[in-house]
Amino acid sequence: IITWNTMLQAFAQNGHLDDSKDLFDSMPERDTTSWNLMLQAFADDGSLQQARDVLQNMPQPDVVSWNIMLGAYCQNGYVEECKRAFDEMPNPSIVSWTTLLTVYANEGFLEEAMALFLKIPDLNVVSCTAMVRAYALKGKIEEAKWTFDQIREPDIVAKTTLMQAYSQAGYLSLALEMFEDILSRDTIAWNAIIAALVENGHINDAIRMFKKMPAKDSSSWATMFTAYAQCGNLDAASFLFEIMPCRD
RNA sequence: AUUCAGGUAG
Repeated sequence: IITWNTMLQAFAQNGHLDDSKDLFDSMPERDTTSWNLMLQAFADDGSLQQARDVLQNMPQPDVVSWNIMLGAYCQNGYVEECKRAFDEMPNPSIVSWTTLLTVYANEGFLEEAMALFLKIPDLNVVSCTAMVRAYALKGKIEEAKWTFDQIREPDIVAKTTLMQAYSQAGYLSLALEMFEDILSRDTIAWNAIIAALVENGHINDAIRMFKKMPAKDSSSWATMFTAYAQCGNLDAASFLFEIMPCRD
């Protein structure tokens, strides 16, 4: 059954919804994980009604099933539906709480996010980071920092989130300070600091960082393209294009 | 290492 589920996951991840359905129907047996994978496939496809049907009809929905449904509402910006499902589910986990917090943050419901945050039973680095972002999106830098400081061991995601918050609020030096504080920087952290430099008008520093970063992905290149485009340096942009290794 | 939540760019 694990083998079947692994295959189902592979189809689902590649976005082959029809193949996923066929495989699911032809499986000799299905456990809750199989159903959850199918649920996730519908969710990723944006077929929320189908996802709802699966959740309501599957034999043994568990907390993961509900979390997938919450995640689907979250990704589509359905705040009310997300809250309703959250209230309806039997035993919300920390993932459920964080998902609801995230949809509040993304849709600009800061008051609701704050109230929810206070009720979360077992705060962890993920839920706190989601709250940091909720504040950051509203420009509440001090509150974001205060929430960040509640994290016992801030990881790279938490640090990058705060770094981005500083940058967007115009505190470039604080953003750079955060970047220095990140020991093993991943590509997202590099991309974030480059975008921060660009946003704050330090194109040349951005270029230096871009050259220094070990592994560039499509976001790195895209950030530099728009940087050049925004300052009207189309020659540099086309030069970038030429030296860019053909990738995604 | 069979499924679910937080960070950059798009």
